[in-house]
Amino acid sequence: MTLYEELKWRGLIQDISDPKLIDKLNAGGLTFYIGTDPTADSLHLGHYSSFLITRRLANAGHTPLLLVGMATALIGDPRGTVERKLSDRKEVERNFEALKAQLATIFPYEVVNNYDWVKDINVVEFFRDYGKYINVGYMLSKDLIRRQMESGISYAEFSYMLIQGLDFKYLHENRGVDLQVAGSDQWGNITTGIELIRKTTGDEVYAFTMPLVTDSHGNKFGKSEGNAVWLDKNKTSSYQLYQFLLNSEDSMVIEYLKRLTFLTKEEIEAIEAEHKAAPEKRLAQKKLAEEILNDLHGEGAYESAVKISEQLFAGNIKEIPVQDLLAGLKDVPHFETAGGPVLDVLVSSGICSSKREAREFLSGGSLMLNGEPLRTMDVTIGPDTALGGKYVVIRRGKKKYYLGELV
RNA sequence: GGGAGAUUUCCCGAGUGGCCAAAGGGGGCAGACUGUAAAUCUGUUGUCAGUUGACUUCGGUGGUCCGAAUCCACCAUCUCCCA
Repeated sequence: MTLYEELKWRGLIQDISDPKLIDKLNAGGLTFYIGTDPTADSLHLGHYSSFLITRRLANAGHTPLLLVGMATALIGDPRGTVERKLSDRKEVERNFEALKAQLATIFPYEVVNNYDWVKDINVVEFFRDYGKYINVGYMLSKDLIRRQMESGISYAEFSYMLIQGLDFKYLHENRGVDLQVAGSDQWGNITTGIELIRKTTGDEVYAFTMPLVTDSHGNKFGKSEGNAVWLDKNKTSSYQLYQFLLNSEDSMVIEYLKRLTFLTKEEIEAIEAEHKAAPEKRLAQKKLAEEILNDLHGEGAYESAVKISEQLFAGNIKEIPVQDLLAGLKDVPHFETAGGPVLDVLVSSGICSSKREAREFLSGGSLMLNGEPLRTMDVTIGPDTALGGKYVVIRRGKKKYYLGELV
């Protein structure tokens, strides 16, 4: 299998700027870049899925550059819905440092920052060297721009694609970059760069985009309870990541294995066969979780996440020695409480958003206290109800656990 | 610069003086069924209050009125049309 064939098989090719790129990919030796904006202090699972391409291409003899774009983050990319609010400068700087450090641990390649070359461009130069080459009609025809026009788009966000095009040009001229890789939502921005380079230098550069990873409804992959699944284990614990992956849909999990792991075609096909035969065993989900947890959180993270899950889902919380329980629950959300009526504890711990909701859960039988159903509100949390006189384990719904410590 | 229109609860979107905490859909959360899956069905989704009660909310500020999301004034933002 050639590199291109493999990428295709893994579902990593959405659009390709020119068929000539196929041979170049297979030949190796390209310098390419993939970018993101520092809009948060950690990458999430969606980033992981696209940035993995750096390792795949590096293994095939290409050289990756990672662009973390402070300049673009300060402007804001059009979402196609409503205008973003401007990000705070200090925060963008902090995010940049955080992402740079995080990337170093997962994708060990050089990180570049477009602020370094964008910050000194003055307005006149900007319009003469870049603005002159991009036709407004062309910009207006981009899907995201068109959609955002309906609710209003500022000149700043409208210009975002110019900065991104400028980045490609800069990296091409100064770092020998001939290829840009990105998620399919970036297609418009990328082709702008290709145009710009062709018009200003006559050079031919390439790009391909990868489909976004989604669930079976087409929703972006990597959201759990409305929050992103972060790569930083302080933001998303091994246990949470494991739970997220274990719950992958049957109909999508094979696709995820292809995209998110380095398992070979043969290995994945073997897993697929077993998975189809007995989906309830969740072999594919477990394998997916194992691969990703070991890669992101280090060896051992998978085993410990499995152990915690087994303990919790066995449900016999009271029989587990307190020490083991604490070790097992170190990854679930914690809270401290002075004790008191359950209703108050539920709200102050953030398990329920209001007393109203707490009553709702109570009457619906959705809550478990130390492994036992909690059905009435006249329970008081205190040393008597706590395990070992100190800890309470509360479960909300089928699988959300919280550990409380009496203080 | 001039004119017309819009701004509603997480999102979309009804609501033009009391019967509005505000229709409907989406999403979220929870329950049933399952395999900690999908699909389906049910409940719930401003806050507080052990029922019917109270309080806060409909871009912002200030008015009119017994009473306003609904009327008036000014401000802000966006859309469209003319220049």
